[in-house]
Formats: sequence, structure tokens, C-alpha cells
Amino acid sequence: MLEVRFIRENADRVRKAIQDKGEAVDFDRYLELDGVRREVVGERDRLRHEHNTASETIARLKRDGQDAAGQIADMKALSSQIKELDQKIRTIDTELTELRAAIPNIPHPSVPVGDVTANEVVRDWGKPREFSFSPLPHWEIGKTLGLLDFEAASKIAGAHFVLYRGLGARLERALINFMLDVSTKEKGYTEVFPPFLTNREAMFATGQLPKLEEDMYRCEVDDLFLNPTGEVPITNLHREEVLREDQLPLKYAAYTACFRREAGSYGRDTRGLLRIHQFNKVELVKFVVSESSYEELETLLSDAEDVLQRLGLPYRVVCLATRELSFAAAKCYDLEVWAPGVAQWLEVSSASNFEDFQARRANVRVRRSGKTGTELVHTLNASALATPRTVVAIIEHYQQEDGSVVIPEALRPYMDGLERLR
RNA sequence: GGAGAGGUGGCCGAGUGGUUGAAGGCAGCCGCCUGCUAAGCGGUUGUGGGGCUUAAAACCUCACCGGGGGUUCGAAUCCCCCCCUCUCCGCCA
Repeated sequence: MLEVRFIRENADRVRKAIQDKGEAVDFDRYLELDGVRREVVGERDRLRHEHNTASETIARLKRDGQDAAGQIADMKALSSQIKELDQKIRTIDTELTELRAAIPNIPHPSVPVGDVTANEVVRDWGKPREFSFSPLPHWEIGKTLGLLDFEAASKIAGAHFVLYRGLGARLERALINFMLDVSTKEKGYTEVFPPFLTNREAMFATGQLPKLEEDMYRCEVDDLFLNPTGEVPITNLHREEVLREDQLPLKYAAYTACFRREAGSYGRDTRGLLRIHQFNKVELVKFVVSESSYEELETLLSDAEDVLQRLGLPYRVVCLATRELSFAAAKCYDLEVWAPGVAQWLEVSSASNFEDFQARRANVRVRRSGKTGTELVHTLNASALATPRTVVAIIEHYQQEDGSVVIPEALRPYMDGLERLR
């Protein structure tokens, strides 16, 4: 969410951001209402001032044991006038708040303007492997080796779910543990294990609501949402808090199961693990002081890259263009790993800087040492990878002609030293 | 789910209808003092909106005592609904 005054004073920038991101907000209506509101509030506050002054007089009269019946009668009229204006303001606020909540964050100047074709490949690492045979897609390998069981999953839950079986399940668990260990033992992230259900306030704070309500699973009786990404519970960990400067940067890592309805994406990535309703992630979140957030974005990105490098998976880093940026993000890098079986670059992580957009919604502030007052923190997050697509890449990249799959060395300690799935 | 207690500023904690934005303490900041440190003394320090200002500060003003409604000329204080925390009971992994 952007600051009301900022929007008013930078209407052009905001309008451009809305256009560049392709968001649908009636911005003219917003500006109009904002003006109306200011007028009405001004009038209301004038009346209230008058009212407050009179109240003091009444209080004084009463205290002195004098009669104040006349003043009280006058106040009745004023009081009801104020209530009318209050009601008017309430109506305006409802619409205004809704409009403001739909205004996206402003892209950083370094972000290319445009749609997916404007995405910039910043760098790549490793080379897609050359095969002397025709590489198979992961669902075939997974079935042959008994790692992935989509039939069972659909029996249990439905289409677009997976059941990992045997060493497949073990590989999944190994990946999670590996990523958590790297993040917590080597990179200084604090591990947390948050609830997988979150409430509306939390979803609003990180920007999933109101826009993405249809994309999430919702438990209607309790009005709770199944976690769509670890970013939500972790970022909300400090909601409504004032942090001390010396606590920053705060770095968290968490394993979470993630749930997405993927409404509207039927027909895309329909096979295998590419797009499923429930998946696992280890998420990294940082709370930082504003002036350091772009440096922190780079180190966050390299923390995520490091995981891929250790797994030996060729990838590229893509700076997303404005249209591809999420609602709350100011800048975002996608990490795409090459999956030879499906011959696609797969997004396994994205590192984003939200600047103070989420912090304003979540009201997470910092008190600077030696200064009065508080300011908003900046929040960032990245995945230390989403497992399904990482599993896809591992299985497809490390497949052998004999049908077996070599386990990346980094994962072997987590698989009892096993070197190969066969 | 039932019964009870409670939610006040960065923190602790007073306050049951009228100068209470809120006593007191802690922490912070600015001075003073003490040969250092600790202590002591005085002052000061909330957030958000609007106005004024080229801008900021200052200043004026409105709101904010878990959230939302209501009663009243006037609510942190009274009433209603909701959320959260704690204790006991019940139920259950």
C-alpha cells in the first residue's frame, strides 16, 4: 500500500505504475474521492473543534454548580450535524480504502517496462546438459522408478496433486532439510515453522488480498486461508511491531507447505509436477532498513542461487518486467532452472523487494537509535527453492540412459549416502 | 464449548462519565553535576489525518487507550457484537 499523501503528490508516477503493471484501478475516481474526503473531513473537524470548545464550557459550568441546560441543547444540534458528516465520511472511506488497496507498488527505475517479452536475462550459470539420448520428462521417470504417484494423489485429493512415494518422498524431504540447513547454519537465517493457515489481516498485509482471493483455498467457517507462500506467515511475524534498529536485518527461513487453487491456469502445465495445488517450499524473508534493501535483494538472490549451484542445476536469473511484477513488488528476479525433459526453463524461486509496501500494510516499523519517531522497514523475500520444480529439474537433468537418476552430491548426506535412484 | 480475569504509549503500569494524550516508573534524547563508572538533578520524547508553509520546522486543529457499533451535550471509563491472552472445567490429537 502506498501512502495517501505520496499518491496525491505523485499522481503521475502512480498512474504510470498502474499502467505499467497492468492493474485495473479507477485511479481518477480515487483522486476525485480523495479530494472530496479532504473537504468533508475538514468541515467535520471544524465542527468538532467548536463542539469540543463548548464541551469544556459545559464542564466548567457543571463543576461550578451552574446551569448548562441552554448550552447542552445547542450542542445537540451540532452533535447530530457531526454525526451526519461522519456517516458521509464513512461511506467515502469504504470506497476509497478499496481503491487504495488496489493500487500496486511502484516498480523500481531499474525494472524494464513491458510484458514478458521485456524480461531481462541478467546472467546464467551452468550449461544445459547435452544428451546422447532423448531425455524423458519427469513424470515418466517418476513413474518408472516409483517416485511419483499421480493416480494415487488424484484418488485422495483430485487432479493436480502428487503423492511422493518411497525414495521420491525421501528426495523431497532431503531437499527441504538441505535447504533449511544451508540457510540456517551457513547464511544466518533463523528457522521458524509457522502456521499454514492465515487470517485476512495477514493476507492483506502481504498483498495477497484483496486481489488474489480466488487463487487461494479458504476455510469458510473460520475465514482462514491456506498458506499460498511462506512469505505470508513469515512477513506477518512482526506485524504491528516497532523493531529496534540493532535488530535489523532480521532474516528468517521457513519450510511451509503451499496451497494454490491455480484458478484460471487450467490447460497450462497440466502434466506432472509443473503446476500442482500443494507443494513445498523453503522461504527466506528479510526485514531491513530502507537504505539497504537493494543490497539485501542481491544477497538474497545469491543465497537462492547458491542452493541451485550446490545442486549443480543450470539456471538463469531473470529480471521481471513491470507487467510480470507482482502487485506488491518493486523489483523481482526469477530464478529459472533448465529442465531438459520438458525442455523448459522453470521458475523455482523469485527474489523480491517490496520496499515499504508490505510494511505499511503490516505496520512494521523501526526505531532508529538516536532519533525520535519511527519509520517503516523494507521487506524482501525469496524461496530457497520450491521443491516440485526442483525435483523436476533434478530428475530430468540427472537422468541416465539406463533409466536411473544420479543424486546430486549435496543431497546424498540426506539420503543415507545413496548415489542413485534406480 | 462452558465459567472467570484481562487487553492502556517503545516497555511496565495507574485511571469507572467532563482541562486525561492519558499519573507514576523504565527506556530514549538534551543539558547540569560528580576527578572515571554507577548514581543524582532539570528538561524533553507517541502515532496518524487536515490546515498553514515554496518545503521543512514551529504553530493551529481533528482522531487514536484490542477491533467495530451504540448511549450521552460529553466515553479509556456505560451498553452491544467480535478478536486475542491467561486460569479453571469439558472435549479431543
